[in-house]
Amino acid sequence: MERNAERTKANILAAAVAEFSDKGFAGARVDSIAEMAGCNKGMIYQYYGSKEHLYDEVIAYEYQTLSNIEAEIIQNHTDLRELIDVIVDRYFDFLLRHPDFVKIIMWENLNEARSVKANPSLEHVKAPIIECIREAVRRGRREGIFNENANSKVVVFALITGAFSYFSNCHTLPVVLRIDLNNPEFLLSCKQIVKAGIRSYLKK
Amino acid sequence: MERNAERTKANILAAAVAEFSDKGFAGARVDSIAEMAGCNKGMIYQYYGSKEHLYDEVIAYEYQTLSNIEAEIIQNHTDLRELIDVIVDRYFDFLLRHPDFVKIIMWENLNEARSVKANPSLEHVKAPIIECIREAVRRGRREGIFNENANSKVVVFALITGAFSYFSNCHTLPVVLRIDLNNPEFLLSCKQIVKAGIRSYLKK
Amino acid sequence: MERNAERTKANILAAAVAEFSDKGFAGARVDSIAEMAGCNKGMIYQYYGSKEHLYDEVIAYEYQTLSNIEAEIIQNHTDLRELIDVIVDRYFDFLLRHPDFVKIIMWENLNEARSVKANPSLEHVKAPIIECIREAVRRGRREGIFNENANSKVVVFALITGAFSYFSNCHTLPVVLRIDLNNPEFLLSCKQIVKAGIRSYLKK
Amino acid sequence: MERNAERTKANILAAAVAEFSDKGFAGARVDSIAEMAGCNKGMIYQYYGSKEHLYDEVIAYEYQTLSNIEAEIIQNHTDLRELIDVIVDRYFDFLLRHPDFVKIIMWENLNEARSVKANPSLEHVKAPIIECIREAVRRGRREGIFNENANSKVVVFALITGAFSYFSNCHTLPVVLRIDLNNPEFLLSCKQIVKAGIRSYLKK
DNA sequence: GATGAATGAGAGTTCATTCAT
DNA sequence: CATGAATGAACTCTCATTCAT
Repeated sequence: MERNAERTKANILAAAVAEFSDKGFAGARVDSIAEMAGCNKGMIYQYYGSKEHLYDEVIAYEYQTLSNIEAEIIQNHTDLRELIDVIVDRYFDFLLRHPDFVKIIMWENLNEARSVKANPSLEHVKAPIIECIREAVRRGRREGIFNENANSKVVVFALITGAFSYFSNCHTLPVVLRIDLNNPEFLLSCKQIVKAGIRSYLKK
Repeated sequence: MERNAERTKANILAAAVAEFSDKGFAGARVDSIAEMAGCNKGMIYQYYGSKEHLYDEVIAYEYQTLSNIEAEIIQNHTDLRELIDVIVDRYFDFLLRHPDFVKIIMWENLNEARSVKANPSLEHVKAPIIECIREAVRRGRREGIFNENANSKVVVFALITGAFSYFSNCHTLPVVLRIDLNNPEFLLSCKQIVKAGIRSYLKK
Repeated sequence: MERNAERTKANILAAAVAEFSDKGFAGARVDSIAEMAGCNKGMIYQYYGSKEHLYDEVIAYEYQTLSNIEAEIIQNHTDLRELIDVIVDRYFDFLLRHPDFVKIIMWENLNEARSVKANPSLEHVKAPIIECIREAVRRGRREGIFNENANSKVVVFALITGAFSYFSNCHTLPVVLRIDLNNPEFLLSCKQIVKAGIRSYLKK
Repeated sequence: MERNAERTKANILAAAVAEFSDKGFAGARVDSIAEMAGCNKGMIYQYYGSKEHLYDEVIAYEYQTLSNIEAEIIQNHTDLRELIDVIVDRYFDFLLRHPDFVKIIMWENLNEARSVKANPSLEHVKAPIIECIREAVRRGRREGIFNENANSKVVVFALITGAFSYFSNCHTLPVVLRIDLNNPEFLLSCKQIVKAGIRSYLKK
C-alpha cells in the first residue's frame, strides 16, 4: 500500500462528502468513511482530528464548489436583461449535477448552521455573487428597467431558494402529489415560475 | 402517580415530534423522548413498538396538521383571482407557526421519504388541495383568465415549495447572505415573488 | 370475564408447563404465560409469587405425572419375568406422549436440579418404584432367576435413563446420524437394547 | 496491554463455551463472556458478529472435540469383538472429562437443534464413526459373529445415547433416587448394561 | 505514515415485577 | 378478583476514539 498523504486526505474528504450527504452528521459512520476512502480509521483522526472537524471541512468544501460556479457566472455575464435567467439556469444545472450539495446544505440547516457559523471564512463566500447582483440592480435602475426599491439581497435569496426548492422536497412531493420530477416539461415550468417571480419583483 | 394510557400516548407523540424535528431520526434519542414525555422508556415500546414506528407516527401526524389547514382553505375560498394569494399567505403562516413541520419534512426528504412511501394513506393526503387547484384552473380557463395549458400539479408544487423554501434555508442563508429573515419587509417581498411567479405561470 | 380462582390457577400452571418446557427458565416469558393462560400478568404474581416459584410448581407437577404412571405399573404388575419389559414399555409410552416432561427434566438438569433440591417432597417421589424394584430383585434372588449382587437402584437408574435417552437427543442425532426416529422399527430396536442390557445385568 | 487477535478470538470462544454450557443461549450473558475472556464486549461483536453466531461457533467447536476422539478410536481399533466395549469406554471417558460437551448438546436439543441444522458441515461430522461401525457390522456378519439384520445406525445411536444418558440426568436422578453417581461401581454397572444391550442386539 | 485491535460510553430494546384503578 | 399502565434494571449491540505495533 503506497503512502501518500495528499491522496489519502483527498480520498477521505471525498468519502466524507458522500457519507455525510447521505446520512447526515448523526447517521454518518466513521468506519464507512474509512472504508470508502480505502484507508484506515486512524488516518481520519490524524488528518481531520474528529468526526466533527471532518464534517466542517466537508461543509466548507461544498460551499466552495458552488462559489466556483458563481465566479464563472459573474465573469461571463454581459446582458443585464438576461442575467436572472442565466443565474436560474446555472443554479438549476449545478444542483441537478450535485445532489450531494443539496443534501449537505439541508443537513446543515437542520443542524442550525452550527458548522457554517463556526467558520468565519464562510461569511464572505457569497460576497461576489451578492456584489454582482447589487451592481446589476444599480445599473438596471439607471437604465430604467429595474425598480427603484428592489433589494438585491432579496433577489439573491430568491434565486438560491427558487432553485433549491425544486430539489429539497424531491422525495416527499413526488409521492404525495403523484408527480414525476424527471419530466423535462415540469422542470421547465418550475424554472419559468422562479424567473417570472424575480423579474416581476425587479420591475414592479 | 396518575395512570392514563391516552394521555401518555399523546405525551409520547408530542415529545417525539419535538425530538425528531430537532435531531432527525438518527440523532433522536429514545431516552430524551421518554424524559420529555415524562414517562418510562418502556411505555414508548408498549405504545409504538419501536423508534422507527414512532417516527412513522410523527410523520403521519405532521402531514395531518397541514392537511387540516388545507381543508380550511378549500372550504373558505371563494374568489378565483385571490386563491393563489390566499394559499401562499396561509402556507407561509402555517410554516411560520410550525417550525417542527418544516424540519420534519426536511428530515424525511433526506431520509428519501422512506416513511412517507411506507404509509399508503399518505398517498392521498394531498388529494383535496390538488383537486381544489385543478377545479380552479378549470374554471379559470372557462372564464378566460387562466392559461389553457396550465398544469395544476405544477401550481401545487410551486405553492408548496415556494412557501417552504423561505424556511428550509433559514439557518445557512442568513449567515452567508448577512440578512435578517425576521424582517417583515423581507418576508413580504418573498411572498410577492412566489405569488407573481405562479400568477405569471397561470396567465401566460 | 368470569372470576374463578381455581380455574385461573390451573390455566396458569398449564401455560407455564408449556412455556417453561419450550423455552426453559431463562427463555420463558411471564407475558407469554399470562397470554396463554388467558389471564393478566398480575394473577401469576398473586397465585405463584414469582417466575421462580411458578417454575418450582411446574417441576413438582411434572414429577407427579410420572409418579402416577409408576403407581399404576406397581399395582398391575404380577410376573417377575416380565417386569422389566413392562416398565421399559410404559416409560417409553409415557415419554412419547409427554414431550413436555422430557424437556422440563432436561432444563432442570441443566439448571443443576436447583428446583428439585429445593423441594423436599421430591426426595421421596421415586420411593414407590424404587421399593417395587428392590422387592422384585429380592424375590428374583430367592427364586434363583436374578443375580445375588444386583443393585436395585442401578436397575431403576438404567430403566429411567434407558427410556429417557431415546428422547433427549431427539433433535441433534437425527441430523448428524441421518436417521428417522419416527421409524417404528428403530424404536423397537432401542427398546430391546435397553431391556436386554438390564436383563443381562440382573442375570449375570 | 498486548494486542493479539488470534489469542483474543480464542479466549472469547473458550469463555463462550463455558458460559453457554453453563447457562444456555437465553441465560448466557455477553458481558460475562467478555469478562471471562478478559476483553471488551466490542471484540465479541467484531470477531463473531452476534451472540447467536458465537453460539454457532461454540456448537461447531464442541462437535469437533468429540469428532477428534472418534477419529482416534477408528484408527486404533483392531479386534472386532472388543470394538463395542472400547467405544463405550471411550465415550464415557470423554463425557466424564468434558462436562461442557454434555450440557451444550442438551441445550442444543432443547433449542431443537437449530444451530446444528443451520450448519451444513455438521451433517457429516459423524460420517467416520458411522462408516466404521457399518464396516464392523459387515465384517462381523461375514465372520458369523454378528446378526444378519443388525442396523449399524441403531448401534451408533445406542452407543451415543447409552453413554450420554449416564450424564444427562446427573443432577436430578441422584436427588430423587438417592444415589451417588461418583461411585465407581455404579459407573461400571452402567457401562456394562450399555455394552450388554448392544452386544445382545448384534448377536441376536 | 499506516494498521487494526481495543476501549468505554451509550444506544435501542426487553422483561420481571409493582401498583393504581 | 382482575386489569394493564408503569417502572427500572439489565440486556444486546454500536460507535467515536485511542493506542500498541
